[in-house]
Amino acid sequence: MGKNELFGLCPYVTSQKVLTGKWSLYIMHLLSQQPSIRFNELKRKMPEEMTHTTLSRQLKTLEKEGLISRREYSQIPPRVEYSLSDIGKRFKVVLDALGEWGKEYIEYMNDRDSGLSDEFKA
Amino acid sequence: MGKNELFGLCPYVTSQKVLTGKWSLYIMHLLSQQPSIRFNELKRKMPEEMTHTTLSRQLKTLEKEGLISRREYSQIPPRVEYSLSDIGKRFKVVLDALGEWGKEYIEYMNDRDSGLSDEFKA
DNA sequence: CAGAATCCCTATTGATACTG
DNA sequence: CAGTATCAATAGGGATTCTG
Repeated sequence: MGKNELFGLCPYVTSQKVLTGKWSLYIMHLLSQQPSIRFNELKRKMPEEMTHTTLSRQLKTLEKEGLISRREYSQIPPRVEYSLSDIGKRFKVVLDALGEWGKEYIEYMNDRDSGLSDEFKA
Repeated sequence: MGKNELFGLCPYVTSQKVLTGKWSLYIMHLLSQQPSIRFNELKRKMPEEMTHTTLSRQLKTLEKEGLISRREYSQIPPRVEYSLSDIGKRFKVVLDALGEWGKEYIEYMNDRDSGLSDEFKA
Protein backbone atom coordinates (compact mmCIF):
# COMPACT_ATOMS: atom_id res chain seq x y z
CA MET A 1 0.00 0.00 0.00
CA GLY A 2 2.76 2.46 0.88
CA LYS A 3 2.33 4.77 3.79
CA ASN A 4 3.06 7.91 1.88
CA GLU A 5 0.12 7.27 -0.37
CA LEU A 6 -2.09 6.51 2.58
CA PHE A 7 -1.66 9.53 4.79
CA GLY A 8 -2.37 12.97 3.51
CA LEU A 9 -5.43 11.88 1.59
CA CYS A 10 -8.90 12.88 2.60
CA PRO A 11 -10.41 11.16 5.64
CA TYR A 12 -12.95 9.23 3.60
CA VAL A 13 -10.48 7.74 1.19
CA THR A 14 -8.13 6.94 4.03
CA SER A 15 -10.89 5.34 6.07
CA GLN A 16 -11.96 3.29 3.12
CA LYS A 17 -8.47 1.93 2.66
CA VAL A 18 -8.21 1.10 6.32
CA LEU A 19 -11.51 -0.73 6.26
CA THR A 20 -10.66 -3.07 3.43
CA GLY A 21 -11.17 -6.74 3.81
CA LYS A 22 -14.34 -8.66 4.28
CA TRP A 23 -14.19 -8.80 8.04
CA SER A 24 -12.40 -5.77 9.44
CA LEU A 25 -15.53 -4.12 10.83
CA TYR A 26 -16.73 -7.22 12.57
CA ILE A 27 -13.30 -7.87 14.01
CA MET A 28 -13.15 -4.32 15.31
CA HIS A 29 -16.56 -4.77 16.82
CA LEU A 30 -15.58 -7.96 18.62
CA LEU A 31 -12.38 -6.40 19.89
CA SER A 32 -14.33 -3.45 21.23
CA GLN A 33 -16.41 -5.82 23.35
CA GLN A 34 -13.60 -6.89 25.64
CA PRO A 35 -10.20 -5.63 26.74
CA SER A 36 -8.32 -8.36 24.91
CA ILE A 37 -8.98 -11.64 23.16
CA ARG A 38 -6.95 -14.62 22.09
CA PHE A 39 -6.61 -15.73 18.52
CA ASN A 40 -8.71 -18.87 18.67
CA GLU A 41 -11.29 -17.26 20.90
CA LEU A 42 -11.72 -14.58 18.27
CA LYS A 43 -11.77 -17.17 15.54
CA ARG A 44 -14.65 -18.99 17.21
CA LYS A 45 -16.67 -15.80 17.32
CA MET A 46 -16.23 -15.14 13.64
CA PRO A 47 -18.57 -16.54 10.98
CA GLU A 48 -17.61 -20.08 10.09
CA GLU A 49 -16.86 -19.19 6.51
CA MET A 50 -13.75 -17.40 7.62
CA THR A 51 -10.66 -19.55 7.81
CA HIS A 52 -7.86 -18.99 10.29
CA THR A 53 -5.55 -18.08 7.43
CA THR A 54 -7.77 -15.20 6.53
CA LEU A 55 -8.20 -14.11 10.12
CA SER A 56 -4.47 -14.17 10.63
CA ARG A 57 -3.88 -12.04 7.57
CA GLN A 58 -6.60 -9.61 8.48
CA LEU A 59 -5.23 -9.17 11.99
CA LYS A 60 -1.79 -8.53 10.61
CA THR A 61 -3.16 -5.86 8.33
CA LEU A 62 -5.08 -4.16 11.12
CA GLU A 63 -1.99 -4.25 13.28
CA LYS A 64 0.14 -2.67 10.57
CA GLU A 65 -2.46 0.01 10.14
CA GLY A 66 -2.23 0.75 13.83
CA LEU A 67 -5.78 -0.14 14.76
CA ILE A 68 -5.01 -3.10 16.99
CA SER A 69 -2.23 -4.25 19.27
CA ARG A 70 -0.81 -7.71 19.46
CA ARG A 71 0.67 -9.01 22.66
CA GLU A 72 2.58 -12.26 22.72
CA TYR A 73 3.24 -14.17 25.92
CA SER A 74 6.32 -16.38 25.94
CA GLN A 75 4.64 -19.60 26.83
CA ILE A 76 4.18 -23.04 25.53
CA PRO A 77 1.63 -23.47 24.15
CA PRO A 78 1.71 -19.94 22.74
CA ARG A 79 -0.66 -17.30 23.97
CA VAL A 80 -1.36 -14.20 21.91
CA GLU A 81 -3.84 -11.53 22.78
CA TYR A 82 -5.27 -8.86 20.57
CA SER A 83 -6.74 -5.59 21.69
CA LEU A 84 -7.66 -2.22 20.29
CA SER A 85 -4.94 0.42 20.11
CA ASP A 86 -5.62 3.99 21.18
CA ILE A 87 -6.75 5.11 17.77
CA GLY A 88 -8.59 1.81 17.46
CA LYS A 89 -10.56 2.60 20.59
CA ARG A 90 -11.53 5.94 19.19
CA PHE A 91 -13.03 4.06 16.28
CA LYS A 92 -15.79 2.96 18.62
CA VAL A 93 -17.79 6.06 17.73
CA VAL A 94 -17.80 4.96 14.12
CA LEU A 95 -18.70 1.41 15.05
CA ASP A 96 -21.66 2.58 17.06
CA ALA A 97 -22.96 4.79 14.28
CA LEU A 98 -22.38 2.00 11.80
CA GLY A 99 -24.10 -0.58 13.95
CA GLU A 100 -27.15 1.64 14.31
CA TRP A 101 -27.30 2.45 10.65
CA GLY A 102 -26.70 -1.16 9.67
CA LYS A 103 -29.72 -2.29 11.62
CA GLU A 104 -31.88 0.39 10.07
CA TYR A 105 -30.56 -0.52 6.65
CA ILE A 106 -31.35 -4.21 7.05
CA GLU A 107 -34.91 -3.45 8.12
CA TYR A 108 -35.34 -0.87 5.43
CA MET A 109 -34.22 -3.19 2.68
CA ASN A 110 -36.23 -6.11 3.92
CA ASP A 111 -39.34 -3.95 3.98
CA ARG A 112 -38.60 -2.64 0.55
CA ASP A 113 -38.05 -6.06 -0.93
CA SER A 114 -41.10 -7.63 0.61
CA GLY A 115 -43.16 -5.04 -1.22
CA LEU A 116 -41.73 -6.00 -4.58
CA SER A 117 -42.91 -8.67 -6.92
CA ASP A 118 -40.49 -11.46 -7.66
CA GLU A 119 -39.33 -10.16 -10.96
CA PHE A 120 -37.70 -7.21 -9.27
CA LYS A 121 -35.90 -9.28 -6.72
CA ALA A 122 -33.30 -10.57 -9.13
CA MET B 1 -23.93 -11.18 -4.01
CA GLY B 2 -27.48 -12.38 -3.51
CA LYS B 3 -29.85 -10.41 -1.35
CA ASN B 4 -30.78 -13.29 0.85
CA GLU B 5 -27.22 -13.60 1.96
CA LEU B 6 -26.95 -9.89 2.47
CA PHE B 7 -29.85 -9.15 4.75
CA GLY B 8 -30.26 -10.94 8.01
CA LEU B 9 -26.60 -10.84 8.82
CA CYS B 10 -25.22 -8.68 11.56
CA PRO B 11 -25.08 -4.92 10.96
CA TYR B 12 -21.30 -4.86 10.75
CA VAL B 13 -20.96 -7.55 8.13
CA THR B 14 -23.80 -6.02 6.17
CA SER B 15 -22.29 -2.56 6.36
CA GLN B 16 -18.96 -3.89 5.26
CA LYS B 17 -20.50 -5.46 2.18
CA VAL B 18 -22.32 -2.29 1.35
CA LEU B 19 -19.17 -0.24 1.69
CA THR B 20 -17.07 -2.28 -0.72
CA GLY B 21 -15.25 -0.61 -3.49
CA LYS B 22 -12.45 1.87 -3.39
CA TRP B 23 -14.59 4.97 -3.59
CA SER B 24 -17.99 4.37 -2.06
CA LEU B 25 -17.35 6.45 1.04
CA TYR B 26 -16.06 9.42 -0.88
CA ILE B 27 -18.95 9.22 -3.30
CA MET B 28 -21.40 9.14 -0.42
CA HIS B 29 -19.67 12.11 1.08
CA LEU B 30 -19.90 14.14 -2.12
CA LEU B 31 -23.54 13.23 -2.58
CA SER B 32 -24.27 14.34 0.96
CA GLN B 33 -22.93 17.79 0.12
CA GLN B 34 -25.66 18.71 -2.34
CA PRO B 35 -29.22 17.66 -3.17
CA SER B 36 -28.26 16.10 -6.47
CA ILE B 37 -25.36 15.96 -8.85
CA ARG B 38 -24.81 15.02 -12.47
CA PHE B 39 -22.55 12.24 -13.57
CA ASN B 40 -19.75 14.30 -15.04
CA GLU B 41 -19.92 16.85 -12.30
CA LEU B 42 -19.38 14.07 -9.81
CA LYS B 43 -16.66 12.60 -11.95
CA ARG B 44 -14.75 15.88 -11.87
CA LYS B 45 -14.85 15.97 -8.11
CA MET B 46 -13.42 12.49 -7.79
CA PRO B 47 -9.69 11.81 -7.69
CA GLU B 48 -8.25 11.72 -11.19
CA GLU B 49 -7.17 8.13 -10.86
CA MET B 50 -10.76 7.04 -11.05
CA THR B 51 -12.04 6.39 -14.54
CA HIS B 52 -15.63 6.97 -15.63
CA THR B 53 -16.06 3.24 -16.12
CA THR B 54 -15.31 2.67 -12.50
CA LEU B 55 -17.50 5.52 -11.34
CA SER B 56 -20.35 4.22 -13.43
CA ARG B 57 -20.01 0.76 -11.99
CA GLN B 58 -19.74 2.04 -8.46
CA LEU B 59 -22.85 4.17 -8.83
CA LYS B 60 -24.76 1.24 -10.20
CA THR B 61 -23.76 -0.82 -7.21
CA LEU B 62 -24.76 1.87 -4.75
CA GLU B 63 -28.07 2.24 -6.51
CA LYS B 64 -28.74 -1.48 -6.38
CA GLU B 65 -27.92 -1.45 -2.70
CA GLY B 66 -30.47 1.27 -2.21
CA LEU B 67 -28.13 3.99 -0.99
CA ILE B 68 -28.55 6.38 -3.89
CA SER B 69 -31.24 7.35 -6.37
CA ARG B 70 -30.76 7.86 -10.06
CA ARG B 71 -32.98 10.23 -11.96
CA GLU B 72 -32.84 10.36 -15.72
CA TYR B 73 -34.22 13.29 -17.69
CA SER B 74 -35.33 12.54 -21.22
CA GLN B 75 -33.18 15.02 -23.00
CA ILE B 76 -30.53 15.18 -25.60
CA PRO B 77 -27.80 15.37 -24.56
CA PRO B 78 -28.70 13.08 -21.68
CA ARG B 79 -28.97 14.41 -18.16
CA VAL B 80 -28.77 12.13 -15.18
CA GLU B 81 -28.76 13.18 -11.59
CA TYR B 82 -27.75 11.22 -8.55
CA SER B 83 -28.84 11.86 -5.01
CA LEU B 84 -28.96 10.09 -1.68
CA SER B 85 -31.94 7.87 -0.99
CA ASP B 86 -33.70 7.98 2.36
CA ILE B 87 -31.53 5.33 3.90
CA GLY B 88 -28.58 6.94 2.18
CA LYS B 89 -29.31 10.21 3.92
CA ARG B 90 -29.39 8.45 7.24
CA PHE B 91 -25.88 7.30 6.50
CA LYS B 92 -24.75 10.87 7.10
CA VAL B 93 -24.27 10.10 10.79
CA VAL B 94 -21.76 7.43 9.88
CA LEU B 95 -20.03 9.70 7.41
CA ASP B 96 -19.61 12.39 10.02
CA ALA B 97 -18.18 9.99 12.58
CA LEU B 98 -15.93 8.51 9.93
CA GLY B 99 -14.73 11.89 8.74
CA GLU B 100 -13.83 12.91 12.26
CA TRP B 101 -12.09 9.68 13.03
CA GLY B 102 -10.30 9.68 9.70
CA LYS B 103 -8.76 13.04 10.43
CA GLU B 104 -7.64 11.92 13.85
CA TYR B 105 -6.24 8.76 12.38
CA ILE B 106 -4.20 10.57 9.75
CA GLU B 107 -2.69 12.89 12.35
CA TYR B 108 -2.10 10.06 14.74
CA MET B 109 -0.28 7.94 12.20
CA ASN B 110 1.78 10.80 10.88
CA ASP B 111 2.90 11.63 14.40
CA ARG B 112 3.68 8.03 15.12
CA ASP B 113 5.71 7.59 11.97
CA SER B 114 7.69 10.79 12.35
CA GLY B 115 8.87 9.49 15.71
CA LEU B 116 10.20 6.27 14.27
CA SER B 117 13.61 5.65 12.82
CA ASP B 118 13.71 4.64 9.20
CA GLU B 119 14.15 0.95 9.79
CA PHE B 120 10.68 0.73 11.26
CA LYS B 121 9.02 2.53 8.43
CA ALA B 122 9.21 -0.36 6.01
C1' DC C 1 -23.54 13.52 -21.85
C1' DA C 2 -23.82 9.27 -19.77
C1' DG C 3 -23.12 5.38 -20.18
C1' DA C 4 -22.28 -0.27 -21.79
C1' DA C 5 -19.06 -3.98 -23.43
C1' DT C 6 -14.86 -5.86 -23.48
C1' DC C 7 -10.37 -7.41 -22.00
C1' DC C 8 -6.53 -7.45 -18.87
C1' DC C 9 -4.35 -7.26 -14.49
C1' DT C 10 -3.92 -7.13 -9.76
C1' DA C 11 -5.41 -7.76 -5.10
C1' DT C 12 -7.96 -10.78 -1.90
C1' DT C 13 -9.78 -15.06 -0.46
C1' DG C 14 -9.98 -19.63 0.58
C1' DA C 15 -8.02 -24.40 0.83
C1' DT C 16 -4.46 -27.17 2.19
C1' DA C 17 -0.41 -28.46 4.36
C1' DC C 18 3.31 -27.60 7.51
C1' DT C 19 5.74 -25.52 12.01
C1' DG C 20 7.75 -23.89 16.67
C1' DC D 1 -1.97 -22.62 20.22
C1' DA D 2 -1.01 -19.52 16.86
C1' DG D 3 0.57 -19.08 13.34
C1' DT D 4 3.29 -19.34 8.02
C1' DA D 5 3.81 -20.90 3.06
C1' DT D 6 1.90 -21.97 -1.06
C1' DC D 7 -1.36 -22.27 -4.67
C1' DA D 8 -5.85 -22.01 -7.07
C1' DA D 9 -10.00 -19.39 -7.66
C1' DT D 10 -12.35 -15.16 -7.71
C1' DA D 11 -13.61 -10.42 -7.53
C1' DG D 12 -12.65 -5.88 -8.46
C1' DG D 13 -10.44 -2.05 -10.75
C1' DG D 14 -8.56 0.23 -14.89
C1' DA D 15 -7.96 1.04 -19.98
C1' DT D 16 -10.00 1.15 -24.22
C1' DT D 17 -13.59 1.26 -27.46
C1' DC D 18 -18.28 1.96 -28.89
C1' DT D 19 -23.17 4.08 -28.60
C1' DG D 20 -27.92 6.65 -28.42
